Amino acid sequence: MTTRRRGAALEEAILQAAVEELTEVGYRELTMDGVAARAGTAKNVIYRRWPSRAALCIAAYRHMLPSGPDSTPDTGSLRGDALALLTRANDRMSSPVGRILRQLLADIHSDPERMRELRDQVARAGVSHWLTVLARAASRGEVGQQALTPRVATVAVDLLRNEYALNGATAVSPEVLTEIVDQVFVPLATRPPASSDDTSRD
Amino acid sequence: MTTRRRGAALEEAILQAAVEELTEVGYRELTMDGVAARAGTAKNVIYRRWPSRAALCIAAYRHMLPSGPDSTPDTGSLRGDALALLTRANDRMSSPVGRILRQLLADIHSDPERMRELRDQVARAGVSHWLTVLARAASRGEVGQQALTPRVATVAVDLLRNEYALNGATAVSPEVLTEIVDQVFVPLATRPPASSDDTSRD
DNA sequence: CTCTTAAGATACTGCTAGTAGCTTAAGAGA
DNA sequence: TCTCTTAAGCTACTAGCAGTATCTTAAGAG
Repeated sequence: MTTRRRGAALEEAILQAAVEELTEVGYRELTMDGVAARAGTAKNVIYRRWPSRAALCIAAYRHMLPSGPDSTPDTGSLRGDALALLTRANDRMSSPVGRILRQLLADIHSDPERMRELRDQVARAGVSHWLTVLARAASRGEVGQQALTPRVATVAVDLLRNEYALNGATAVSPEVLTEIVDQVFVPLATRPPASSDDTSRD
Repeated sequence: MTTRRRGAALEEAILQAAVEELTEVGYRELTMDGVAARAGTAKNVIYRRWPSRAALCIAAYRHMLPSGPDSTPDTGSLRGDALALLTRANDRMSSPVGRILRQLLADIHSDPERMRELRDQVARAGVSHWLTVLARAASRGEVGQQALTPRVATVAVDLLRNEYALNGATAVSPEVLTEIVDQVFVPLATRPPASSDDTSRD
């Protein structure tokens, strides 16, 4: 073995090895020895770059994320847009990337710093998309002002996330997605402004 | 040390020790040696009763559960009942018992059998209470038929659970609870039956 | 050509789950 | 009261993994 990688090339190889281990065995079963072996290097080389297994895995997770920003769907109806957005969210959460993210979130309670980083990525999972979709529907007269709150905007994704919290790894069925959209999101958004009702508070 | 416990008495002592360790250091930091030491016994005695650390902790979790069934609140208004139910759910989830349950759920992906047992306990976290409350409100004319679905009935608890999935351990504030009730649950339930709207599907 | 840096190899500590085997007390039956 | 079976208690062990330390040697800059 005469060639010896250095710097960025080596770092890239390690991250790539970590990504492969993550997708194959998951976060929990990933070992530093395993990553080192797969990358053709040694553990201490990894520890020179990342302080811990968790840190390495988070870096690898970021490394496997798709890059480009995505567009907001525009199907012409609130229901269509909502279904499109929710389906996209479901696809993400049920992908290997989503699986790994959930494992990371479940395991990183120790480190509140990293915890926050990761959580933000999930928490505002495209809130802006939902607000855009709602605003467009409002301009069409489809929805009223009461729908333009973060709570209502994210209610569908929040419920989807709850499904994953309950089910574990398995993907959520399209039926559940339409149920969430038709029984919760659309009714909430298209609810006519309350006239003789006192549901408005601070 | 002349006295030597046996059978049920010893089992009780071990479970009690495990409960204490769980509440003090949590599931993740609990060690079998720690439990054995606290119970004044040895590890293999524990392993004669439970096959693994996870099994012991689940048994201990069950052992610390409150027993009696609880009543359905009846404040006279849907909003009041919902707030009462949601506050109760929040108290449970933020209690030591809730904290431990979440740790267990996060850590037991390996064992789908035990996974299911535990999950059921969370999943239908008092659905019947919510349906009762909704039925009463319906009989008062406060809500329409569209609200009497499991999805709508559990929407508040589902959103609460989502808060915990995002935040980790910290308790959810009362403000968030009222937000969920006032912006989502009550509007959904009290939504007047759609006249020229096609949001009803199977 | 030399000198600094970091990669590579290996061996180590420390911790924990789970196992093994022996010794001895508990308690039941005679 | 004696005896015999069962299981508690004790101690030592294996195996696996995170993280550390040390030493040798290749890369690459000047």
